[in-house]
Amino acid sequence: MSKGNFFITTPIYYPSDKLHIGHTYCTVATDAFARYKRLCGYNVMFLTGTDEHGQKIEDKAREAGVTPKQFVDNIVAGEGGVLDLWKLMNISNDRFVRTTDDYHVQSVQKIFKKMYDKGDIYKGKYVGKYCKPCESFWTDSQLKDGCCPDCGRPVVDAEEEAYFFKLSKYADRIQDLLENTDFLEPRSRVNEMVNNFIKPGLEDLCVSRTSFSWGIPVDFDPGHVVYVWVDALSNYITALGYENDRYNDYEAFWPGVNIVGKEIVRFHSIIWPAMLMSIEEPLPKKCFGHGWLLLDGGKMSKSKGNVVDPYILAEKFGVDALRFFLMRTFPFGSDGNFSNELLIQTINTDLANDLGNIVSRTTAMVGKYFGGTLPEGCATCETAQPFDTELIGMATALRDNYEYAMEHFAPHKALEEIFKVIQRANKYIDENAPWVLAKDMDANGERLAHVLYNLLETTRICGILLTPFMPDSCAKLFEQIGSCDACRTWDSAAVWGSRAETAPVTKGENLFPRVDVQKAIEELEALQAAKAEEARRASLPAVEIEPQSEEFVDFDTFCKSDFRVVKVKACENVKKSEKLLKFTLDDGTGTDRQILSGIAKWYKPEDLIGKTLVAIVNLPPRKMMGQDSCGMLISAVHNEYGEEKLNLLMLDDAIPAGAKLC
RNA sequence: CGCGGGGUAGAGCAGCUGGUAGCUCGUCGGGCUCAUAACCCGGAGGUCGUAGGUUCAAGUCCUUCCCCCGCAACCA
Repeated sequence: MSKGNFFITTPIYYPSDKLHIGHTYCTVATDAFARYKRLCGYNVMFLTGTDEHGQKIEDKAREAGVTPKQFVDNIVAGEGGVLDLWKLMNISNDRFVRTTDDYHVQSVQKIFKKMYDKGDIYKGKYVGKYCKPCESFWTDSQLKDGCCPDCGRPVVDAEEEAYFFKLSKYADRIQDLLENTDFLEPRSRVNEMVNNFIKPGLEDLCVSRTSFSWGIPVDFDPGHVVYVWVDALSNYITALGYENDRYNDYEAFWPGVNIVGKEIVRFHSIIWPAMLMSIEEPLPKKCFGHGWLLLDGGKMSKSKGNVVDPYILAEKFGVDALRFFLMRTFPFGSDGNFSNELLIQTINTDLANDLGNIVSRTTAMVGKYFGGTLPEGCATCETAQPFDTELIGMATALRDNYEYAMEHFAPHKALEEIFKVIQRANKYIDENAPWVLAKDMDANGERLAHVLYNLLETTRICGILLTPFMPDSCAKLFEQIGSCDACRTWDSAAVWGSRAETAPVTKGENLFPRVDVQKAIEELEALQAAKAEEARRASLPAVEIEPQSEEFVDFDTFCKSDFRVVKVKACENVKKSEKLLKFTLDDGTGTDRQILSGIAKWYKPEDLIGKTLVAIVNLPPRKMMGQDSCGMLISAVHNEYGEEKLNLLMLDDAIPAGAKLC
């Protein structure tokens, strides 16, 4: 029954921040491949996970005032975290590995020891630049103007004891692997790797550190923790049970396929194979480096503040529409320009106008002309038309074309093939004009039934092949067109006429509603702006106060300031001024005092009448907007999330006007 | 000469091994009414960044130059 085992992975993501559309892109793609393989009849193991160690997470946790484990637990398993996102996106991973899992830690220690025992790991000195205040090591290329990229302070030369992996030992074998096999795809990445890293000579790789502690301890040398790559890359085999008792799938599933982003191709096509060579295990079947989603032609990043939030898009347009868009629009091996307009356009053109509409037209006609059930014998027709054979030919050949594209990691091409058929089907309706046939059912009923049957078959086949991309929507589609379980299979996708002639058809809800472009864009932008603002505020301190003065003021000078309690008799806005309020105050002298104060942003005049405030009364009078201001009202000021806040000092109303403060 | 990617109709993109330049949106005109104002047909619009070369034939191979973008030890 099963065609065999198939293992596919995403990278394990670094949970120092919430995941964004780029991570989603990679995971959705891998999910589509996994579902496709399952559809074909493979026993699939689909692995994803998180890479949770390292200095950055240690630092972030300290900033947040929690332990590193608490920090990653929140981002991975917390609300709106990694697990939630994959659940939302309908990701069908069979396993989720966290590098903080016990079994992974154990296995990594054994792998490290294995490499060490073999003589591939040796102790040496890690030389770099050190920033004392940050307690961080940096490489020359990481420095900004020769200073620490974090705090901007000068760095010093420093060295640290570390273990190194003899990458150079495997350089020849790696070069051969890259150049003479199809291990690494797309092919264009091969040159990049060979020219950039192998030809100049592979440097040995630092694989342990002592300058931070959030990592897997080197068990035979306390003080050292395993530094990223041995830790992270090993996940692909530890999660199968390599060197641990938690799982027992290594024999059955390794080697597999690693889907990765282009920026980490280097690690997956050089370091990872070298590690496997060192521990003498089989190399991965394939490393595919996909492109990036760009924003306005540039890369998206937290620092640019242009990160696209997958939650917003999925909630607004539907998970399947988003999944589909990501796979259909961008050639998988190259970069693509993401935009909201493009997303909506794709949904409208492909899903609403083409696919959704053809299902809608077909099911409506079956209902209208045949009460929802086509007659027996409708699958065959004695008077076959040229367009019949063309449509049937395309639909029947579709599965093989699709398979070819999928096997070459070109989901965008697979989807293109499907939509060619769907477009042909829309044309087929026009060619046959079923509404004309329906005018004389006695003469044309048989022909009409056949036309509709052909349409149902076409959509059935397309539905099967779309399932890996849009699982939920395709299930609904099958319900509407009366496609039983047996005719949703991979095998049936290549057999025209699999559908039972009299299976019931129901016109259901619109599968993919059209999106109002203008409206949606406006709403999206508002939502994204709100989220960005929220994020900006969250990154600022809740309360910020001005530092205290370090200068002393002598007592006599202080005593010269005459602070008095005043009562607000009248208060109004100053014409043409946005900031000023004009106060008429009772200062206890019997003569009204007028003060202007720039606090209109915080107070409405009518709210202040009758209040008991504090003013300094012996400041020299000053003209503001042409009016005299005699003194100054006293307020307390501070910053809240970067925004200036002001509160007038208000006293107990029992205190009489004119009372002196001292 | 650090490495890599890219410069193709108004916009956004396809075009592996060379042989009449395609797709989506937009635009103009026509058709249809089963359908989610959708669907179908047709038109206009490109000297395929530049300058050379190879070839019977180049967007597609080679070379020059110009412009944009990414990468350079942990951002998919």
